[in-house]
Amino acid sequence: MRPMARTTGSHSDITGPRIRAAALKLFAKAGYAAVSMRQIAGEVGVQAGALYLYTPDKQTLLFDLMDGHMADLLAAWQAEPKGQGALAALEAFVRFHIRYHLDRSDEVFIAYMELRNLEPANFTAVEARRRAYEAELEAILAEGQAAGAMAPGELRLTAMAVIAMLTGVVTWYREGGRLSRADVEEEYWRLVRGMVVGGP
Amino acid sequence: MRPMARTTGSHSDITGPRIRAAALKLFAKAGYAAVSMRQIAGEVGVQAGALYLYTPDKQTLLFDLMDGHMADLLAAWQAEPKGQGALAALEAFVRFHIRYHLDRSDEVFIAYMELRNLEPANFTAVEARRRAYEAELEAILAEGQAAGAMAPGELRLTAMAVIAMLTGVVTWYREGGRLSRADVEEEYWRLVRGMVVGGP
DNA sequence: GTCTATATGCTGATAGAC
DNA sequence: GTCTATCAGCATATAGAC
Repeated sequence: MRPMARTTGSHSDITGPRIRAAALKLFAKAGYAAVSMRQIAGEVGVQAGALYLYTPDKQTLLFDLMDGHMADLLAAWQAEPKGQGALAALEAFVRFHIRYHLDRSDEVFIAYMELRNLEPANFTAVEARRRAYEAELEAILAEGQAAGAMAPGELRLTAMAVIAMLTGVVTWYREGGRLSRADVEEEYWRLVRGMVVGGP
Repeated sequence: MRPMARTTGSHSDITGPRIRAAALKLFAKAGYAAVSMRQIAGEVGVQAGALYLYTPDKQTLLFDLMDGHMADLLAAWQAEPKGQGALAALEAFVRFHIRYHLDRSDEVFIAYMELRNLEPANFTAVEARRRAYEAELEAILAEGQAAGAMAPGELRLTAMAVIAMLTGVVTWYREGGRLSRADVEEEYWRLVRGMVVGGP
């Protein structure tokens, strides 16, 4: 059996995650460039020097948060039940995207806002995951078009439009407000269906 | 008559705008917090100290760019011909928004990304202009609903969805690519019409 | 594993020469 | 109007005590 948790001393198994959580929170609120390693350390309750036991530098801390988020997003979508047919898959995508993004608004915010603060190699890696996610939606639209269930028009433009529209929910939705999450999912799905099923 | 422009010496009438242009470019590329006053001065070709003849501080430089952009946007929309009826006004809004945003991608980028770097009073001012712009679209949707020409559902949600979707064009559109600006306007208008005219 | 102390350098902003 | 020189402070990251 493992020994009881010590009340003081070693915390290597929890300090790492706490540092990432603090960095996430602060980066989301003030932006990567505006947050100092001292602030992150202060949030965790350690000294600045101690951070470097868990991350080689500030840039890697940012990259780990962003890349981890995108990897989790892709994995979660791939694990999501899709139903039958392209229209059902599109509905699943819309509801999944909203739900996932509302649950992780800090991660989403960073993943969209801090791209320019990634070093080139890190940017490339994160961007590849983003393109993969966008390609998932594009494939659904292509399938729907081929099956005659949708008329989405220009595929990439439509995919980008849908994702931008859905992601925007994090900028205005407030918990406990006029609309419930279920309302929001429903409304957005109605809008997206109108966009891609539509007419002449 | 005014004297001929001097080739050296006083430049007070052009240095101010050049500083704002340099700040705009650098803020858009690297972010407000990551750009130093020395970099801005270097871009203009003056020393850092000289900047303070044209702006009291860095924060005011950011605020002037953001507030000026929002004011210009509102004024340009109010000067735009709207056609007759809510559907024509909606089409005008879509085409105007895309055109204006593609023409000023740096300003747009800053106006959306640097809100959190504004001091509270400045934030309030910029935010008020943004709400006014969003209210313009919301009013069109309300009018269309009242006239029975649209079924936009939840008004504020739909307005936010449309604006997020349209603004997203600056993140993927590249001049000289597969689609012309006219193509993009046309496609987005088709998507928006499907969203708000739609069915059951 | 965390601390204190420190290196090296850059920051926004100002003072005063020219 | 722009320059050089400078202030006071904070940045990231490291070294070494405990």
